[in-house]
Parts: sequence; structure tokens; C-alpha cells
Amino acid sequence: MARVRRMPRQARSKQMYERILEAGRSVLVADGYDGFSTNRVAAAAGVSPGSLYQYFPDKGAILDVVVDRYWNEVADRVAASLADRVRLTGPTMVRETADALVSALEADQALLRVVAEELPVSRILDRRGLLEQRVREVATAYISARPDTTARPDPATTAWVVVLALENLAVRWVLDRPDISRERLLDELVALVGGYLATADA
Amino acid sequence: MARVRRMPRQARSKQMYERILEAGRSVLVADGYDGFSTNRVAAAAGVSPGSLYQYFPDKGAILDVVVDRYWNEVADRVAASLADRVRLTGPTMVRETADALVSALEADQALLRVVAEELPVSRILDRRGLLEQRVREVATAYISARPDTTARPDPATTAWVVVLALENLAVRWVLDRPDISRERLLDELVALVGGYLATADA
Amino acid sequence: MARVRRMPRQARSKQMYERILEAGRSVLVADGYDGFSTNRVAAAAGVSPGSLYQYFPDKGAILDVVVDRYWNEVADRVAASLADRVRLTGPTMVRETADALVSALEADQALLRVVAEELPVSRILDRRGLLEQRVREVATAYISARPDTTARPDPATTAWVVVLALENLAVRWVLDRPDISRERLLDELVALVGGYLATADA
Amino acid sequence: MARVRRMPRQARSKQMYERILEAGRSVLVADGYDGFSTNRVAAAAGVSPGSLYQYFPDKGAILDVVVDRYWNEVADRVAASLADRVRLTGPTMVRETADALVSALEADQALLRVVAEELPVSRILDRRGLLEQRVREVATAYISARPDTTARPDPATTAWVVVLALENLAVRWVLDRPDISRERLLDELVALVGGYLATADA
DNA sequence: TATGAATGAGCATTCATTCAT
DNA sequence: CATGAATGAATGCTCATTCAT
Repeated sequence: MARVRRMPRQARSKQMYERILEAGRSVLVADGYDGFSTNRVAAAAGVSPGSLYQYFPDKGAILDVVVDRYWNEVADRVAASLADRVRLTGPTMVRETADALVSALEADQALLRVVAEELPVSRILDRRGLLEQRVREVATAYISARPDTTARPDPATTAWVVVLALENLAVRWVLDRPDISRERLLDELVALVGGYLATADA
Repeated sequence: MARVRRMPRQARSKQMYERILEAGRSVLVADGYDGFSTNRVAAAAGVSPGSLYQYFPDKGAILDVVVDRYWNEVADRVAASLADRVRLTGPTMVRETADALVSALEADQALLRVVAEELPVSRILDRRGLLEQRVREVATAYISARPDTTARPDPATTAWVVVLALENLAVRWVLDRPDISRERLLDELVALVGGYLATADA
Repeated sequence: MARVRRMPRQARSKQMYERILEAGRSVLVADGYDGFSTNRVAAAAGVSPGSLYQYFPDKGAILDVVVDRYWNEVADRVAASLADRVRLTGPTMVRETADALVSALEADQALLRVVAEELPVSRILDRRGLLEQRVREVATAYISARPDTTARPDPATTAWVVVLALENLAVRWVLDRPDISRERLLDELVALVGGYLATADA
Repeated sequence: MARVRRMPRQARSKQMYERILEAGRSVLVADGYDGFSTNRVAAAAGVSPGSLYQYFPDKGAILDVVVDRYWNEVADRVAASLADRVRLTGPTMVRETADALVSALEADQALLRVVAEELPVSRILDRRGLLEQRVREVATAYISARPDTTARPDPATTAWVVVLALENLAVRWVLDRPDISRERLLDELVALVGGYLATADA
């Protein structure tokens, strides 16, 4: 019972916050969404359950931040890549963006699996939505700025199609590892997007 | 199918099994994944919680079958549509297939929402995979049979791309209802798939 | 810890219900209001905490029934006494009623202590109120029926005064055990009520 | 008593002590007994929770002092009134005392409600007892000094009866606000006490 | 076979208290 | 002195599962 323990210095504010998030992340990866319990997170963080509540209002908030961070990491990498390539012509840009996306998703596959597959999407829709929207806006702007880039009539719709298709195919490729090489995948994505943009309505 | 009527013991079992599944489906729609409890399902089925375990090994198994059935319903409709159109030419076939898919997804939006958004996807991946595989096989066969249909090198890969892209875009369109008309959506999907198939690698 | 135990037959519906109430009663007496926890009640009942919730919607409901029962026991005894003595004349009736009340309160002093002293009155006001109202109604009726019994102008007010004064003095006498004999107490109560009823406003 | 003024370190302590009590009082009124938590009190006092423990040994002690003070305020007013009226004759004195009591209770109804209804009475019995004892002593002295005032045999018992009856009826009248005017209440109390004092044992 | 009462580990959260600073 | 981060036992309650009937 008297599990007395001192933990006097390691735990301070910022460090605790990060520690909890880190623990949350690993619990999420290890135990999945259903196993993501406050007690488990506290234990993984080497912290008392009560301490969680000094940094987060409730369990969901921890989850939210973990997920937020994840998608933001992904978004940052892809957005950076997109920014770097603003002046590339279509096919090359698509290929490099797709490459960046796949790399970003591959960086933490374990977490991607949980975050993309196991989370009640309701919990993350708004958050993933933010990423998609961010990318979509960049894409829309890009397309709008180069009307000659595409035969598609509506930039917003075009961006919606391209972003969702790329995202989904990249995620599924990373998670399902179909018998398709990475180069092959990129070729297909380039063909998919390139062909789409070049196609006018019948 | 066969309208069961008086069939002393088998029927009783059959009835129970169906009753439980039906209850599971409606609990899933009404209470979501987090509200999907055995007690709730038992109550909805008008059955004792203990009885559930005579037909299913555990809670997850009920969920699995409910989800299985859902995706099979969708698959059946799309596959039927695909079969009907085996002799249509590319663009028309794509459009009608996409149309069939969207219609199938629209048929039970409430369930689609839970099944596609709220379920820990790990639970359904294999199941949804079944649908995708089924469709993919048909698509692969179709493409293989008409090498002239496409400039893409590998039929299996091509099918993987097309099926996932279509599925995902259709699901998201139904669930997110972006500001894109149904006709517009179908036009985009036709352009996406058509452009893709027509594009050779650089 | 592993307090494993089978409890196959003793626990059935009515018995469980009573067992829980009994346990609730004794936990209330032993640990007071603040110690009245579901886990404690369950342990005292030799029952799992989950089982409580098959018989009561929540902790408060157990408490309510325990308290209800207590006041009803008291009320029943007093009311019975009152009914028996409808035709007695004033002083005798008051004395015997007070006697009945004191006896009823003495019957379970330990519980009286908690119920009358330790319960957030908000929790029991309505319930104790019921007792008081019940008695008050009888008293009001009695007084109204014999206008000559009293010099007090308003029967309802008179009943309010008499019932509260008697109740409170009896409770305090039982709980505080002042240096006053039981006979002395009854004499005082008779004098209090008798004098009051006989007194006209100035 | 001695009006403290500038006393470098003592004063600082004094301030904290008062600040905490004040905060405790307002938390008690605002959040009730169940909401009376150390954290809440500390926050209300603009003080860290740890600081509480420099002035009070534990949570209960804060509560005790708050309640003590309350009953002392009430007692002070009533006692003052009683002292002023030492030479009044019976009925008038009773009426004015009752009036003072009701006024004193009405002064802070919100706190009275918590203190009289919501507190586990065990917590306050001794404290409220102090008030009662104080008043009882005065009353006993008064009655003893005027044996002709009453037909009751034992002054201490008489005082016990009178004080408890008055106190309880006044508290209940203030808190329950029955359909009895204040004048009516005072008339009844005068009749109750007057009649009682005038009544000899049978 | 079907029942449903009973289970009990588990959950998210609170809060009185401590103690290094 | 005063702080306030940290504690961790304890709370009320849920629910998948079992098993005697």
C-alpha cells in the first residue's frame, strides 16, 4: 500500500506535459484506442493519475493533442515540400509531393495505423480535416494560379479530388503494403493526377 | 430469404441469430461504436445477454458480422452493376459503376457513417478489404481482358488504384457532402479514372 | 484480496435487495454519511459493486430507501399510537403519543443519530417532510374536529408548532440524553403542548 | 477583541487566517457542503492549497471555525437582546427574544441553510450546542431568579425545553417559510412558551 | 436451450494532503 | 512563510462475460 515514492525533480511543468503526451502516444500505439486509458497513460508516464489532470482537462484532450501533433507533423512536411516546389512543373511536383507524403506517413507507421485506422473518426475528423483543408487550400491556389495546368473546370473540386485521392492511396499503401513498389506507386500517382488534370469533360 | 415459418428448433436459432444481428445493427446506428454494448444489443433483441454467447463468441464477433454484411450489401450492388455493364465501353462503364457505388453508399448513410467513421478501423479493415478485393478482382479481370483499355502497365496495380480512389472519394462525398453536385462528382470520377487509364508512364 | 467466493443461492432478487439495504443501513451507522460509499456497501453486503446497480439506480437511491424506511417505521408506530388514542382526551393523548414517539426513536438510536444528525438535510428533507406532513395532517384533523380542544386560532399552524416541537424535543432527548428522566420529559411535553393549546392570544 | 493594527508578521498571519475563513464561508454558501473542498477554498482565498495547512490542521478545522463563528454571531445577537430585556416581564420578553432570534437567523439565510440543513450535523452539534448552552444558561438563570415566573418544577429542564423548542421552530420557520406570518409565528411562540411556563404538572 | 442475476476488473476523475523549493 | 506541483487512494459506476438454474 504505502507505495511511497519521491519523484522530485524530473517532473516539472513542461517536462510533465511532454512526458504525458509521449506516454499517451506510446499507449496509443501499444494498446490501441480501446486500451487508451488514463491509468495506463499515467503508468506509462511514470506519473500518478491525478497528475494528468493538471495538464489536461480530461482523457480526450490528451488524445486530441497526440493526434493533432501527428497530423501536424505530416502536414508540415508535406506543406514544406509543396512550398519548395512551387515552381516545378506539374508531373515533377506531383511526384515529389507524393513522395514527401509517403515519407511523412512512413515516419511513424505504428502511430499512423492507430490514428488512421483505429480512431473513431468522429474524434479526429475535425483534426484530420484541418490537414486536408490546409493542403486543399494550397492546391486550390496552385491550380487557380495556373489555369493552363488543368482541363478541369472547378479548382476547388479538383483540389478536393486530388488531395483525397493522394492521401488515401498513400495511407493505404503505407499501411497495407500491397505488392507495389514505391517507385511504381509514385508513377501511378503521377499518372492518376496528371491524367485527371489533363482530362476535359466529355 | 426463404420466409421462415414454424421450424421448431433450427428456426428458433436462426431467428435468434438474425434478431441479434438486426439489434446489433440498430444499436450501432443509434448509439454509435462507443454505445455498442452487449447489454444494449441484448435488450434491443429482446434477448438475455447470456443468449448472445450462444451465437457469438464475444461482442466483437457481432460487430464483425454486422459490418461484414454491410460491406457485402454494398459490394453486391456494385458488383451487380459491374456485371451488367461488362460490355459497356470505358467512360460509360466507369460512370455507371461510380453511380452504383454512390447509390449503394447512400442507401444506409446512418450505418455508413458509423461503419466508415466511427469504427476502430482495425475492426473493419479486413472486412472492408473483402469488398475491395472482390471489386478489385473484377476490375483486374476486366482490365486484363482489354489490354487496349489502358496505358497502365500492371492490371493489378491499376485496379488497386482505381478501386481505392473511387471508393474513398465516393464515401467521403456521401459522408462529408462537400459542395459538389452528384453529376459533378461523377464527371470528376470519370475524368480521374479515364485520365489515369489513358496515361502512360513518362 | 482474492476474496473469491461463490454465492450461488443466497442471493436472489428480494433477498439481494434486502441485503443491500441492510448493508447500507449498517454502513451508514458504522461509517457515517461521508463513509457511505458504494464499495463499502457492496463489501458489507458481501456482494460485488456491480450488483448494487441491479437493484438501485445509484448510490443516492440506496440511501433514500434506508432513510425512507427509517422514518416510515417511526411514522408507523406513532401513527398507530395516534389512531389507537383518537378518543382519549387531550393530556393523555399527548402523553401517550409522545411516549410512542420517544419509543420509536429509541428503537434504533444509532441510525437515528446518522439520519437525524449526519445526513445533509437536503437529502432527507422531502422524506422527513413526508413524515412530518403525515403527522401534521392527522394532528390538524384532530384539532379541527375538536375546536374546543384549543384556544389557538389556526389548526394548521397549531399542528405545525406542536409536531415540530414534539419531534425535535424527542429527537434531541434521545440523542443528547440530557439529565432529564423519561417521565420528566413526558411531563414537560404534556405541559408544553397542553399549555400551548390552552393559551389564547393576548 | 483588541483591534489589531500593524504588527508586521502577526498581522500577515492574521490576514491569511481571516482570508481563508472568509473564503471558506463563501465557498460553503456558494457550493454547499459537498462542494466545500480545500482547493476551492484556497482558490477563493487567492491562496495556495498548501498555505491552508499553515493555519488549519485540516479541512474540517476550517469548517468548524466557520460554523462556530456563525452560531456565535447568532448567539451574540440573541444574548444581547436577552440582556437588554432582563427586566421585561415574561410574555414581552419571550416575544422580543423570539423576534431577535428570528432576525438573527434571517440575517444570513444562505449560510443558515447550509449550516442547519446541509452539514452533517455531527460536525456542528457540539458547536450549535455551544449556542444552546449559552442561551440555556441565561435562560436557566433567568428562570431560577424568578421562581414565580413558572409553574414548572425544574429550571434547567424548563430552559432546555424552551430553548430547543424556540430555536427549532425559528430555524424551520426561516428555512421552510411555511404559510405563517411572522407576527403569527411570534404569537404562537409566546403562547407556546407562556402556556408551558404557566402549566403545572397534573 | 435460454436465462438473467451476479460478477469484478476496470474506468475516468477528484481532492485532502505533502513537501521540495 | 508561502508555494503549488504532485500525489495516490478512493470514488461512483459500467459492462463483457459466466454459470446455476
